Amino acid sequence: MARNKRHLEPKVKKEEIELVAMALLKEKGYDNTSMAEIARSAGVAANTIYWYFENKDHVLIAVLNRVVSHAMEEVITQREQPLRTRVLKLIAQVESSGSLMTDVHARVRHSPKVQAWHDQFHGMVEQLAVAELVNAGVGPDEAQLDAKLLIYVIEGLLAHPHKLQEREQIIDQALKRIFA
Amino acid sequence: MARNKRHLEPKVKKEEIELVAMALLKEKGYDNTSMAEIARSAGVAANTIYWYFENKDHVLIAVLNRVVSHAMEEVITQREQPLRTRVLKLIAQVESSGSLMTDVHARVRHSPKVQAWHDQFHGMVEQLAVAELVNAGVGPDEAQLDAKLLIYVIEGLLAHPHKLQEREQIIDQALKRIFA
DNA sequence: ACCTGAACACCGTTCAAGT
DNA sequence: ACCTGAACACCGTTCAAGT
Repeated sequence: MARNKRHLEPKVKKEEIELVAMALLKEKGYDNTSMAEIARSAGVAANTIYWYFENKDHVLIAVLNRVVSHAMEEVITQREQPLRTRVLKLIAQVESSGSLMTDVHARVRHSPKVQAWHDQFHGMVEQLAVAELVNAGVGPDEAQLDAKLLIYVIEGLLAHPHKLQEREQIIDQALKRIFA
Repeated sequence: MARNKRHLEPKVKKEEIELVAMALLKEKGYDNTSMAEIARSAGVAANTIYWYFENKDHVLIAVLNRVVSHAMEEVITQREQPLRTRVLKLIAQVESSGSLMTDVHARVRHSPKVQAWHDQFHGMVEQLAVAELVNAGVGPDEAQLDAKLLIYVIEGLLAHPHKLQEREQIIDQALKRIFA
């Protein structure tokens, strides 16, 4: 056999795989989503994915890029909101991508590519955070350190389940301490 | 065949498995250490581990308990040191256990037992941190929140590589902001 | 009670072959 | 260029059987 199921959409196939992978990875996480499952959901043979992606981690990275660029769009939308509101919105946003961020941290040790993606992503987020803090009145040299504090607190909130109210309290406390 | 390799030490076997597993998990992480490898290093058949442990996550938990109780002993030793010194020592200590803490976060979603272990551990650490902060002069209601901030910052430092100096700067900044 | 060999289901990945 | 069936090596876990 070896029959192309769809000679119709030649380049949409990759996108389709990414979209399906994104949904599955968000919902069930990296480890609980098999390549076979992604393939089945995309309507291709399991090994077909390997024509488009080097391996499973590269699928992850493609999904991460989608998630991040979508999150960035949302962030831009919120431009005139106060910092507190934006941070909380961002957390809610990232949280909707399930355990993806935890998965990234777990895969960093297995895959240099994921490692590279993570480092670059972290750099970008830090830059944004520094700009935010400077803009809000923190001294430029302190802003660097405070940005890390804020990011780690956000990561902590993402990694551990919290009630909405608790989450707000923690963010408020962090901002209070930074801006005291 | 099915011959006991060692009828000599009947109860030390479990401890031996735990020690071997601890070394391997610290060095190579959860995912990169197979049950077969642990068994081989312990000098038993692969499935023998399942007589002592329900599954791989239970091996993890046994190892975590060893690591934590050892860390606690160290912490007690440092009783009269200033908070800053103790926090830095603690980080260095936990860091020497490799990616174990990241592994815990990754396994939390797969195993309810690991989840339970994590929650209980987090509760204990929070209690300790609150006591530390109150003792250092933070108001009791604020201490609860500040403890979380501090823990998340420490977790962030553990999850991401940092130069020693950078690490100290970040901890100093965190303590500075909390005690301002 | 303690331990084993053999097997099972599953997984990520590869390869030679098809169109 | 794009896709597949079949196979490979590996993994955690189970089971019936041995002492």
